[in-house]
Amino acid sequence: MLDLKFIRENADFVRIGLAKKNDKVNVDDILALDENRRKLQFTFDNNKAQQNKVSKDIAQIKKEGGNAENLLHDMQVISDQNKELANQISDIEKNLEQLLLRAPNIPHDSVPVGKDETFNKFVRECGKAITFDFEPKDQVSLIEHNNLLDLNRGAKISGSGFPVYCGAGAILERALINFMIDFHIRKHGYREMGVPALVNRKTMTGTGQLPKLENDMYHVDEDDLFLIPTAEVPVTNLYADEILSHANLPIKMVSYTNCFRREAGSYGKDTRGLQRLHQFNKVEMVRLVHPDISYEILEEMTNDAEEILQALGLHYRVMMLSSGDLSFASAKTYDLEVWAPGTGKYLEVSSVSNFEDFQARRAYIRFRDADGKVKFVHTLNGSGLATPRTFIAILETYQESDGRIRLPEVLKPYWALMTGKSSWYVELT
RNA sequence: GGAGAGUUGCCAGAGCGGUUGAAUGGGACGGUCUCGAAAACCGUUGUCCUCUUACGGGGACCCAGGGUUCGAAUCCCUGACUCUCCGCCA
Repeated sequence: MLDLKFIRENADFVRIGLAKKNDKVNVDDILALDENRRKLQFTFDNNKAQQNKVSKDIAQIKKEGGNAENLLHDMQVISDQNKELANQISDIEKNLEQLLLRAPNIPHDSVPVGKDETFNKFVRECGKAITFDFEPKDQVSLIEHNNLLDLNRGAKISGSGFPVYCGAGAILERALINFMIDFHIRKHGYREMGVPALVNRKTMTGTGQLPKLENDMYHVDEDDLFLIPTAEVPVTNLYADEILSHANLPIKMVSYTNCFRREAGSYGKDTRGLQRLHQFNKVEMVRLVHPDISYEILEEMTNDAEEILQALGLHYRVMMLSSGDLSFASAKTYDLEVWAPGTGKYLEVSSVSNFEDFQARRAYIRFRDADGKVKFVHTLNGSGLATPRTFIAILETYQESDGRIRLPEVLKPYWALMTGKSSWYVELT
């Protein structure tokens, strides 16, 4: 959520910022409501001040056994007037809040301005595209060939987009998840959190999914709960409504969860195999940090995610999202795109974002700084990583001419432990 | 799902419908004392909104939302959450 006072004092800056994000929020509407609210509030406060004073007089008069009839009558009038004012103020505040909750974050200065992903900026790449002396297969063929998933039965029991991992495929995914979590804990010092997959409306609002994106999420009507689209939601909101000590910062958390996305309206788009799913698994990093250093931390977290891809020996590139491709709450985002040689495309496996104080204002996550002042923290998160597309990249990168898939070096210890075997191929012999 | 108890400031914990933003204790911070520390003593210890160039005012907030009243932390209603007991159950 943007700061109302900031909008009031920097209206033009906000107009320009929102325009960069292709947003149609009307700043003038917000300012008009704000102006009106303050006017009514002023009258209300003055009435209230008089009421407080006279109420004390009445108490005094009654104590002395006097008659306060005329004062009581006057106060009745003011009381009624204030009830009306309170209603008006409350209506305005509700409207104002709705407008503010629907206004996206403003892109950071360093973000390239552009209407969509074609304006994203290449930042760097690591490794280079692998070449084969045979025609590489794509994920779908490799999955079938090695019997790693049963997509048809997934569709039968739930619907398309709900994958069923089988045998070696299930173990490979589980090895991948364990590897990633362990790596972030040991190498980067994150604290693992196990969190609920269902959260309430307030929590979904805190990180910015609600009210705008309600249709993108699965909802349990009976209890008014939402299935989380990412661990970012429960993990970031863990500290909602709290005032932390600056000594507690930074808070570094990593969490592995199922993620649920309705992906409404995206049918037919990249939906083959594991590319776009309604349910998938993801390891997510979340940090709550001091506002002064959040952009340094953004670089650091991007690196944290990159190291996973490096460890897995996968070629990838880092893209900086343009203003128009930025998500609702983000001020700046790096996407990590892994090369899938069989599919012949770069696939997004991680999105690392700095939300500045946008989420902190909504979720009300604050800290007491060294100077004693209470301030909003900055929140960041990044996938580290989403498994399905990482899975695709591994299959396609480590394939051999006979369709078998070698294990990346770092997964071997996990594989050995899980299968009790020392075959370095993704297969159960 | 049924029955009951509770929700007050950083924490614990008082609080007759009328100087209660809130007793008291603890903690934290500052000061006196000390070579330093402990102890003791003194002081400080909120968030948000708003008016004002400023000094400084005013208002709201005792789980949330309604209601009663001239006036509500205190009375009434609804909801959320926590705890205890019963039932059901991985």
